[in-house]
Amino acid sequence: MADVAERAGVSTSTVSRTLRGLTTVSPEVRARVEQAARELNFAVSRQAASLVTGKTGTVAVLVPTLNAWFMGSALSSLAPVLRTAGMELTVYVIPDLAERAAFFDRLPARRNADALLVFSFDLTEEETDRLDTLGMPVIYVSQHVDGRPSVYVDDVAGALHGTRHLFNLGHRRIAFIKTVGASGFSFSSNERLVGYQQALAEAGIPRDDDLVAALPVGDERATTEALGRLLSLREPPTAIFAEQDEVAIAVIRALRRTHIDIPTQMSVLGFDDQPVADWFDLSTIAQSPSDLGREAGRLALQLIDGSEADHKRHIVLPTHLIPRATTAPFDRGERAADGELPHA
Amino acid sequence: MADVAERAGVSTSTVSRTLRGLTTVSPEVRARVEQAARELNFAVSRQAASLVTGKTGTVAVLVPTLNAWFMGSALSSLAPVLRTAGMELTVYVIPDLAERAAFFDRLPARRNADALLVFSFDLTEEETDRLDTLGMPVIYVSQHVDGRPSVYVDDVAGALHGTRHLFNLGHRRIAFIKTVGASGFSFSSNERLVGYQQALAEAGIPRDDDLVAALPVGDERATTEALGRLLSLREPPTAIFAEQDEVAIAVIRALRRTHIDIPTQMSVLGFDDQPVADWFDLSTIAQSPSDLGREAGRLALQLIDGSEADHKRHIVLPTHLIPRATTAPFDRGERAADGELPHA
DNA sequence: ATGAAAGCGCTAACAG
DNA sequence: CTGTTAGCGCTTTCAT
Repeated sequence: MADVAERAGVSTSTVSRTLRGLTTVSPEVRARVEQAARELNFAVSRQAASLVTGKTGTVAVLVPTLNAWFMGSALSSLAPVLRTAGMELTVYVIPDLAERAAFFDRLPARRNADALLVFSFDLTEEETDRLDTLGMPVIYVSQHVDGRPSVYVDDVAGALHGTRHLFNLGHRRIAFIKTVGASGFSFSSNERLVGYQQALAEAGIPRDDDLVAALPVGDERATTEALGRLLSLREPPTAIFAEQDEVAIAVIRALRRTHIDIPTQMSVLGFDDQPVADWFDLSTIAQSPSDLGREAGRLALQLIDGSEADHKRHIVLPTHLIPRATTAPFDRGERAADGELPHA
Repeated sequence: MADVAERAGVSTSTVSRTLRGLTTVSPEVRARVEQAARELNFAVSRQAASLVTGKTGTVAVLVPTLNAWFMGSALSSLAPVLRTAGMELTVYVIPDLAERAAFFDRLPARRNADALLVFSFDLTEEETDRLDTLGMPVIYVSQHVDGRPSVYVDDVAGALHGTRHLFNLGHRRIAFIKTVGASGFSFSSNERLVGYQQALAEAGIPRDDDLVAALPVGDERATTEALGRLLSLREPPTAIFAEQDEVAIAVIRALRRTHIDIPTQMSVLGFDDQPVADWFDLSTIAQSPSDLGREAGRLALQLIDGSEADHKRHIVLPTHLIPRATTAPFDRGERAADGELPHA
């Protein structure tokens, strides 16, 4: 900066003022300084600036992985929001429990960011308490945490609507497949189960835990076994609501292998509306991680600016049922041949 | 840090030395300092440290999007490499030309990172020259740039092997679908086309530009049209090599709609081996973005450490043919009925 | 509207 | 092994 000052024939203070866009610089001087800065390829060091301002000019995000549709979409829409505000984005990827412990032990984000966005982690009370000591706004994304700013999708309502859709199609035996993950993502899964149960309750269908299966995502074998359990029940389900599109697709593939036709013999409903849902013509509950990322970014910027009013704000985003080809009316007539009464 | 020093009854220098893990601290003092630091929830400010060391402790990556299998996988494996080395990761997302221009104009990474990884961008000479002025190692990932460190997949060989596979199955009319993107990704696409052409050349098949189509990714309509063009040729292809799995899947869906059977009437080959390739039982050329990310991270760390030897290193990663259900031998017998001679 | 000077929190010699 | 001292590059009073 000293170089620029010299070249422009002014003091470093003036250079600083110019480069920060303060209005207290005469147009003539401003031009000279900008010229000099350009010629010298000068860029202000955030490090040095933040040392005195106390602001780092960066927002940190804590994510379990980047290798997932949800995270990719959310961050892709978060990034431009931050960039527009002149903020940088630093990413902490916490794939397993060891890394997680290390992060919460050291809290490396401390003093190195102006705000932290925590994505999709199912945090313990202890962990949220620890984040409270960070000395910066912490926004919880894709989960709600009481008393802290959160941005999330209304998973309960989504699952409720999905289950209603199946009910409205005539299904009475509706299975739900939830996922269990080593690290994190389980929050939404639980909420969705709640929505499913609410829908059954309002329809007056008694709860049957045999119809609820839990699976690790991406475990083909476990999917097949869970499906086997459902298909060997005394009264097997006529519809399966999978709590994630990826699981729904695994189910579809397994059913196809057994030549159980979808949707005439089994309806399948997913949750997410990833691009692949369309490719498989999968009926699903759509959520928008892009909107989530965008809103989370905006909220973060607000909190950094210190609008204390929003310190406990919860932003809840909607879901939408996308009916495609894997859900269909349940035709009770089919079973009449087996001795059951139609419409029983 | 002064607080910690006072509480531990030592100087700030000693605190600094302790926290950086230097061995020149007596165990007794070290314990006291660590205790004090823990009690005060103290974390060193990277900002202040970097001001004097000249190292920022962060690696920057420049990516066109985060919303893509390739980027997600690459960054997910890059992140732990950096974290192990105590480095942070900052991400610049450049989705369009305006952002791109802004980035190269201002080069915000300057002085705010120790190295820059440039992913998948098809850069102009001017842009690479500009990056040379950054004053930090710049590693090109998923593309090679002469004279600069690069990490990429051998796209030419991958496409060569894929095309050979189709040739070996008896296909002689092999179409290639490349993608055109507004921003970036086209580099690999071009290389893959080269591999395809090499394979044809070595097989003695004359080049036929009618068999090469170009598409924007994700444009269903364009896919259908391109397919229509191929299917209405005087001698239509018997196999289609799509330069990305996503395009291959779009082709498969379009063919299914027309009831053209895969693979008996048309073989389809993809490139990438995304998870969805397995779901569609798509034969494809596998590449590993995870390996790419990992290697790129390692190289970055080496260059930061100043092993000048590697300043022009190129790391080329292999691809593998994954034969699945969408490629099959071309049965010329089928055409005999149309008057063609078998094995003609 | 501009400049001089005083730090921000830390590390890197240099002494001891 | 530890403390003292002098900045790193910037922003921010406070003068002018």
